[in-house]
This record gives sequence, structure tokens and C-alpha cells, in this order.
Amino acid sequence: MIPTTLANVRRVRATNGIKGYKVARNSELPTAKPPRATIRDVARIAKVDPSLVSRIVNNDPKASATLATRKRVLDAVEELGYRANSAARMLKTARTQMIGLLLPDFSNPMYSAIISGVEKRCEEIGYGVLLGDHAEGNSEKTFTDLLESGQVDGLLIASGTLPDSFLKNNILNHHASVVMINRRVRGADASVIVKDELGAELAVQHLSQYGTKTIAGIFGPRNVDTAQRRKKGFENAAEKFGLKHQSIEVSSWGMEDGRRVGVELLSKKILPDAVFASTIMMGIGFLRAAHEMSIKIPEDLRVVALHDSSIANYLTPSLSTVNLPSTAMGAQAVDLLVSMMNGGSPRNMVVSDLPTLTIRESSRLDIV
Amino acid sequence: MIPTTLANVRRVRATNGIKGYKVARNSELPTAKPPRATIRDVARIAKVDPSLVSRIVNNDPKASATLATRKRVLDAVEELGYRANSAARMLKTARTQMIGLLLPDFSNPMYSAIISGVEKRCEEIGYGVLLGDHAEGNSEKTFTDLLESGQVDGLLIASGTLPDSFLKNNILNHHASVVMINRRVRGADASVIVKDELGAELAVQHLSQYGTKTIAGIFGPRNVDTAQRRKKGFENAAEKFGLKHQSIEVSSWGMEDGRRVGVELLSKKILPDAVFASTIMMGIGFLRAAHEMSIKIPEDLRVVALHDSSIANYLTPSLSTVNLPSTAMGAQAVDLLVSMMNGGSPRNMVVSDLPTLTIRESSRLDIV
DNA sequence: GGGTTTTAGTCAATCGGTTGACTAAATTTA
DNA sequence: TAAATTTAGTCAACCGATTGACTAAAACCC
Repeated sequence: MIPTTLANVRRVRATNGIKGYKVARNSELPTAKPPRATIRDVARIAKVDPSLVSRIVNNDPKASATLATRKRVLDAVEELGYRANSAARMLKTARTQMIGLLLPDFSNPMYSAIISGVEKRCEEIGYGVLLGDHAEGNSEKTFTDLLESGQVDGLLIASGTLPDSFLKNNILNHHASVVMINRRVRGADASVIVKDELGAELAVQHLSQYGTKTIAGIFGPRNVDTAQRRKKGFENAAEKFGLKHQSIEVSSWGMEDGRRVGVELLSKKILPDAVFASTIMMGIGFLRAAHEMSIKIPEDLRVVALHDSSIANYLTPSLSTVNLPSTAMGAQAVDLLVSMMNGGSPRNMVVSDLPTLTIRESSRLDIV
Repeated sequence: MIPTTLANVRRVRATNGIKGYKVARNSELPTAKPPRATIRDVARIAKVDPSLVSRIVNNDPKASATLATRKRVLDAVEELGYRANSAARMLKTARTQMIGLLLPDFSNPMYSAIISGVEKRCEEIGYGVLLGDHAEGNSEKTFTDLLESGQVDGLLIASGTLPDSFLKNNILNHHASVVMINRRVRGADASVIVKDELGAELAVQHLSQYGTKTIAGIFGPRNVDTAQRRKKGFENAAEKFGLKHQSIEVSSWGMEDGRRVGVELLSKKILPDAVFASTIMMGIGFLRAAHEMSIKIPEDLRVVALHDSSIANYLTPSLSTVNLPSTAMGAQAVDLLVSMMNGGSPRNMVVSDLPTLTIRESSRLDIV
């Protein structure tokens, strides 16, 4: 795996003092590569069969070896710095121990909690994460490549934008375990979502204070169920608290969407008392719109957005948010995927953790 | 690669009705897995030797085949949906076609341009990207695992925080191609950086307008060369433009650092006329501090931060930035790494693209 | 102490592609 | 037209780890 030239570099380096930073003497530069130790090397040194080495290092219950033998093997492993070649293992076992994570965009803080949940859980169970984004155009390619060349054992997809039809075709047409994150697509029956609806309700409940009469909500693409769940939660809660409400649907989830809607909304004669933004990005955009339109927040209008992120603390005004258990969602998606890879059936799951509200300046009128 | 059980699962899924969507008939449910086509299957159908199939699909110049034969092979590939098993290929060729990208934190927008540059370039040249973060504690493990189990052919490290000593030890002790991104570490001789110094100068030059007399700069960890380059550029430019300047060094690059320094700075009797934040995160934090301290920006004090990101447009006030060519840096790092993996020598490179200034509200006094 | 079970470990096939060496036929060259 | 070269394609040995089947010796049982 490791290119031989590199091995050289390391050799050279290891034999020289680091301290004064003279890294190498020239004479040592062009030497032969130190080849990586294989299981056979270990076997030879420990004077056992390679198969026994394999069984010992993998804790195979079928391995039977005296303590002395085991020690010899382990010592040899140590001495040679042996690590199983993952390609060979993959080939033989037909498992890569990797899962793919497909996202629209790494830089979007909305996804970062998910990423870290996925990453962490994978680390715990010894899986690697192969990231793919489907920025534009390359979606299809990324997708099929990962699956079809068998570089991953399964795939997680977190996308608030890819159309259902694309997802459905790809999920259904490829032989692989696929789990959708915070998205349900008809025709795919493995997913993990959070209680978006409840998150929206929580926001509305909070916003209904201070004599709020009217409230507006900004939502994502109509054909994405995530947007619909949030909208439903928003509308239900608005009804429940007797608020006049209006729902605005836009075609993506970004800052500019929040700003544009904001400008439009705030140009009207009559403003709502409160606004719910269904993503933190939209919330940020909306705050900007308010600034541009010289609307004072929270005095003139109060705002809460979905998704927490540390940046919410640093905005002006700081942005109240509803924190969805996205990290837990990522972790749970990994668990579901792994269980499916081991023969378990696909399920549509809901993370049991509840959304929580963090009140900041954008929605608090009662500052003493 | 794709575990057979999964193939089953997928079948199952395809055969069950979802909600109103009956996708298939039940009778198809418990059938045998469709095994993935191997090169031998293709060979059999095309009536040629597997080796010829291999040569044809890989465009091996050594392959000689009549047009008719070639077509038979390609047709068979198509028919079976054949994709080479990547584990087998890796094993034989001793290359994974993957590179690892190590970051402190995915969610940090500072890194997102780098990620996308790396990703895009890798996609172009047929490499996969394996992401690893070294949030806390797991750095060492992530690092060694990736390298030692030979899951990647080389490694890119973009970290403004890991101490030199750690990097040096790890880089030096492992057999692998490693390229540092926007960081130079003594003892490691492969890196790609941008003209941070010039970026800082650009910011100072701009800030020196409007009669600015004094300027403060906020920089990252003293023992990280990136921070030092920025500081140097800042100080040089300040001298050049005859500004009284003060440099503040903090131990990390985040929003809270910017805010903390800001609060401190703005508590003093005499304020600087301008502030340069050496990351956008610090800039955001500083804006917040200004708000908390009721300092008006840009009226009382003007601010420019390094790194562009769309969020700069949506802050209040919007934040002037110097856009470093981070995407190009990511791409170039990939190129360097690949060239090293092919036997090229390590180099310390500088991206030739220049930083550019984007003026926004935080530094513009002459609004009409 | 003869038979059975356990323990300790080995053997060899296999995963799926790749690649240097090779052959037989076709084509070119002299 | 005979020799030399090129073309078309095959053969077989890997790469490194895993795993079911197997063996020989030791331990156990009554």
C-alpha cells in the first residue's frame, strides 16, 4: 500500500537525529525499500503457520494456542510492526469495513453534527467513513462509484435537496445497504429521522409568548418530507396556541433563501410578530434581512431557527435555536446500517432524544 | 464487496409495497442473492481470457484485440454491469487509490474550501478521499490507523492546531507520503501554503485608509507557522503604511477567541482604528464583541478578516474579508501528493494565486 | 489402559484482478 | 517465398489474509 519511496523517507528519518533537524545524510537516501511485514513474516519469526497468526490477531475463538505460542506471535507482530493488509482482508472477507456518507455540502453547519455523530460511532465500531459530496453534477457518479466498485459496505445519505426520484432510483437500483438520514423517501424503507415536528412546535410554543398574535414560518422544498414535517409541526403548534400563521416554502435551505423571504416579508405593511426559520442558515439570512429593512430584533419581531450551532451565539443579535439531536441521529444511522449489513431488516426509525430550545437574544423580550 | 446479505435486503425492499406504492410481487421475496459479476464472468461470456478483459477495461496499451473482440468484451461488461472489485485490485497493485485528509474539525468553514478543492481534484484523477478528523484524543489513532493498515496511499494534513512535535513525530515515523496543507513543519518537507503574508498585507493596506492611525491584529497559536506568517505580513504592512500596531496572539483560531480578545481590546480607554482578524471565525467573534461593547462598526472601528465564506455577507455588519485561494491550495496539495506517490520528491510549495479583498460593510466608511 | 474428547496447530483452497512471459497466427519485409 | 516482425490473445503466478477441514499429540474418563 504504502509507496516504497515513502518508506524510504521514513527510514532515513528514523535513523537520524531529529533535534538539530538534519534529517538525513545523503548516503542513506537511495536505499531499498523496507517492505511491509506480511502475515507470513510474522509466522516465520514466531515459527507457526500463518493461519494461526491470523486467528490470534483476530481473536478467533477457534484459535487454540498455548500461552507461550501466543506470546511468540504477539511479540513477532510487535517487532515487525505488523498490520494486516486491509485490501487482502477485504478481498477475502468481502467486507470493506467502510461506509460511505453522502452529503450535499460539507461546509454547511447543518450537517456537521451529523458528520460528527457518524464519524464517532464508526470509529467506535471500527468502520471507516468515506465522504462523498454531491455538489452538482457529480452526484450520480459519486453515488454509483462508491457502491458499484464495492468500496463501501453500505451508504448513508443525508440530503435535504436531492429529489425523491433520484434517491429512489439509486437506492432501489443498487445492491447495497442504504440508510437515509433525516429524510424519508417512499420506496426506501431504511431511515433515521429526528422529531422535527416537535422541534418546530417547541419553537412556536416559545414564540407564542409576549402576546404574539401572528407568526410566519420559512420552510424548505415542498417535495422533501423533512420540510413537510417541520411545516406540519409549525402549523399544528400555531393552531394550538391560537396564532395566525403563514407558511412560506422555498426551494432550498440556505442563507440567501432566508434573506430573500425576509426582505419580502418585511416589506409588507403588516409584519408578523414572530418568525420561525426551519434551518439555522435561513435564520441567519433572515436576521440579515431584518437588519437591511431596519427591523429591530427582538423588539419588532422575534426569531427562532432550527439546528443549533455555536455560531448562533455570535450573531447580532444572537439567534435562538432549537437543537435537534443530529449527532445522535448520525450515530443511530450507523447502527441501523451496520445491523442491516449483518442481515437485519431495514427500518424507519426516529431518534428518541428530544429537541431542546436554546433561548438567545433574537427571541427574548424580557431582558431585565 | 457488497455483502451478500445486503443484496438480499435490497431485493426484499424492492419487492415490498410501501404505503400506496406496491413495488413488486411477494413471490419474489426470498430468492438467492445476485452475486456480483467478476472478471471471469465477463471473460466467459465474451469468450476470452480474463487477462484480456483486464487489459481492455484498463486501457492497457499491451492489450491487443480486434475491434470485434473488444466489443464482445465491452458488451459483456455492460451486460453484467461489471465493475472491478477494488479490494482485489488494491491487493494486486498495492495501491488503494485513496488519500486520507486529516482535519481538526469538519464544521469549520475555514476548512471547507480546502476540502472541496481536495475532493474535486481527487475526483478528477480517480482518487477517493478518506476523511479523518482529530477532534480530541483520537488523533493519534486515526492517524496511525489510516496509514498503517494501508488504507490510503498518502495523507494530507490540514491543521492549524496540532503541535509541530506531534506532526513531526507522526509524519516522520510513518511510511507514507504526507503533505501538509497551509502549514510548514520543520522536519517535514512537503507542504503547500498560500500567501498568507500578502493576504494580511492586503487587509492592512485597505484598513490604512480613512485616516487610520492605529491597528490591532489577532493571530493564532505562536508555535504555528501559519499564524506567524500572517502576523509578519500584518506587521510589515503596518510599518509600511506608518500605522501604530499591536499584535495579539491567542491559542486557537475560533470565534470565542475573537470575541474574548475583542472584549478585552474594547474595554481599554483608547481603541485602535482598525482590526485585522486572522481567521473569519475570529472576525465573527470580534464583531460580536464590538456589539456587546456597543462599539459601532465600521464607524468607530473597522474590521477585516482572513478567509472568505458566504456567511460574511449575512453578518451584521457584513464582514470584509481577504479570500485566500484555499480551494486551489487543496487541489495543489493533491497534485503534490500524487506526484510524490509516484516517486517525485517532496517540495514546499506556494500557491501562485493571489489573495483577493472583498470589501463589505465592516470596513467601508464611504457609503454614500 | 483402552477409548474418547480436547487442545494445539497445520494444510490448502480461495477471494478477484493484474501482469510478465509466452504462443500461434497473421502480416510485413527482403 | 522464407524469414522477421507484429498482432491477438492465453497461461499462470502472484498479491496477503482468511477459514473449513484435517492431524497429531495430550488430557480426560471409567
